[in-house]
Amino acid sequence: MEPGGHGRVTIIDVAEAAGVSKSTVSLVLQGSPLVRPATQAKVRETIRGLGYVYNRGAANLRRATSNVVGMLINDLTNPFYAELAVGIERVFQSAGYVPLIANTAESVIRQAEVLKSIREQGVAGLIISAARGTPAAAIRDFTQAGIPVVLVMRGVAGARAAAVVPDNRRGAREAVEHLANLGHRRIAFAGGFTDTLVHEERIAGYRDALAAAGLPADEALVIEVPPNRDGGIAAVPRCLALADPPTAVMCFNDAVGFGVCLGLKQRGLEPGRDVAVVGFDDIAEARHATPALTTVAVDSFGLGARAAQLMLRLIQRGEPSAETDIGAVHLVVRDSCGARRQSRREAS
Amino acid sequence: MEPGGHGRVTIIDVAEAAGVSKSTVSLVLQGSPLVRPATQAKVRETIRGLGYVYNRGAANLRRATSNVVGMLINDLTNPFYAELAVGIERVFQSAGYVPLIANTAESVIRQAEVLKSIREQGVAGLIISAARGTPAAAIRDFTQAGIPVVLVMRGVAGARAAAVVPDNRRGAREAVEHLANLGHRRIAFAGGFTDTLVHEERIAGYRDALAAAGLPADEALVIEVPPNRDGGIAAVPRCLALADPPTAVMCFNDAVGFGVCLGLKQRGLEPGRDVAVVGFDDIAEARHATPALTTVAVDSFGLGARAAQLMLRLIQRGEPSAETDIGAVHLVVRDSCGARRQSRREAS
DNA sequence: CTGTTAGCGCATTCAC
DNA sequence: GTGAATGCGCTAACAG
Repeated sequence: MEPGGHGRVTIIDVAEAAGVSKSTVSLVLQGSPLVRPATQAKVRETIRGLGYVYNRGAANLRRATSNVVGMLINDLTNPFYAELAVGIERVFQSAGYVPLIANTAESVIRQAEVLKSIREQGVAGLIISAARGTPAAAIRDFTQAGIPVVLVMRGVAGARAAAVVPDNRRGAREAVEHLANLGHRRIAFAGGFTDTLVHEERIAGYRDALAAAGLPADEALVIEVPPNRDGGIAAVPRCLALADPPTAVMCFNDAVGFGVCLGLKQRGLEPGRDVAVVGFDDIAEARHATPALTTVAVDSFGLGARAAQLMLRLIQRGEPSAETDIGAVHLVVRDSCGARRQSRREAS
Repeated sequence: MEPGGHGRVTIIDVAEAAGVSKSTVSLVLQGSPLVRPATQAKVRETIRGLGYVYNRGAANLRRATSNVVGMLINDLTNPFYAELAVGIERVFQSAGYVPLIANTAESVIRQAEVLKSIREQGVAGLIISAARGTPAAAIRDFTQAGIPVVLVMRGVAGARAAAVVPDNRRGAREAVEHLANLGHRRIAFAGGFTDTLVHEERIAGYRDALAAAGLPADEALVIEVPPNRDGGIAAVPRCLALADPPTAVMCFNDAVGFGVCLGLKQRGLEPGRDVAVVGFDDIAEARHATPALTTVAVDSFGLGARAAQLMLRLIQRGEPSAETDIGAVHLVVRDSCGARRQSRREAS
């Protein structure tokens, strides 16, 4: 009811109005059991009556801790990262932390500015999907100051920080298992440069699944082509030239997958019907071009949530600077090649 | 180089190390011209050497002002609102303000929690794309405390606050002018309930354009049908029944537009070729269904930027609580009916 | 031009 | 259980 004018109502005003001391009010605010219920009720009443609002800035200053965490996203305009952000945010919200979200628009310069600003705000932690080309030094600034950092989705070369990234191996394995369950027995792997970690992981998952399904690992079925559309197109004739051609192709990414679909059509084959095509949803655009393409997508919400949970743990354990602690997130197979082949176990 | 242990380096440490007083350091930090350049350089040097970081929390406490502004978005997962958010954020960033972005996921409960939290952080202002069903009281809390509020994209019934919303009249006018420039002389307006403000605005823009193009305002061309797909379908026979049927239809929204396209096809007419169809991009889904449909879309980046600029003005002028100050944002015509008719001025 | 003094709103020992 | 002092890191007046 009190208009309050412009002189902000403080804890002291509340104390006076309630006829107690400041510290009592402070204890009530923190839900301490050391205050008699009657007093507590009276204090809460006055707080409401006076329209008092807690000043977290002052509290943080005094306690030398903060309830805000920095959260940098390389591109909020990209729905994938927007979802990632929302997944992270939700966890923080319900844990009582306030995320300071910022979009760096894939610019290291913008990112540097924002990092500085974030640092000045005195955040309890930093969770970041880094812009391309981020220097490890940017991260080191934080870890050296004892502020925990979690890298999400994207790693930073040379940075020693916790990271939550997709589990490529598992994603590839599940996709290939899916194909095997549909009855495919000749499954190729197409695309990707053999000297990259990501490719290595995905190939490993592919082999895991073959082994688990009791299928032979025919090296002829691993087609090395560039990880783009043209690579996919080029992979098709090489598959078809084999003595025993594959009935399904696991592609390095959706661009390759799109290429494979195109290549199949050129040969008069229908992707999804004659040959099942699966690809990791890295580009997230090519997939729209071909409904016949099944994709393996990162569960962005889940990844964000995992990252946020890791962050909370780091903050609460007060670890100064986490070692490379990989929290893997598994992928989701978005099917569209469906029940093409008969399931091997019909009535299971 | 100094590890700093865990005892944060403060302005005092800097002062001592540089052999000056705290206030001198403070002045340097604020870029005051009252400090001799030599001293300034020395201070900056020690700041860097000691790895000092400015504590904005303490500063804000002292000055009783803040450089952070609250920014609530009803659905960050929706690309439209994500762009809106980015547009807002960009302006704040470059003005030295830090936006505290939060996603309310269209939940008034979540929103209430976030608003409380935001309020405790002591923001300088609040810019909000409110969740559906937001009570005016939620906004009043802020304005009463002298914190400026800007409503963006979505208004809040009963709230007295600045608002930045699309300029429906101008959007309709530009779309119809576009049609007139393409050579159309019989342009209908289809859909919408006559008792809503939005409809009134769009009809007004339609009439503005007709008048400007010197075309007669034939009331028979205003087709009153419900603002949905079925309404659009129903509008077609009514148009065709006219003595002098229209060659173009301005629709209330894209759902109506989609309906009109369907209706035309049922009659063997090709939308976009035989009859130009334009619709406001309210639903933003129907449009994908018909490439022949030209849409009038809100420029989300621009809208966000306008809203942020208004916010900055309110903060800097220190206005306690702004009246309903509408910052209109114009719309963007996304053409797809193209140069159907001959331009009246061929070589202009 | 630079140093001194006094709080901003709150949390935290300690006594009472 | 409650109250009285003390300072978090910084800025804002003045005094030199």
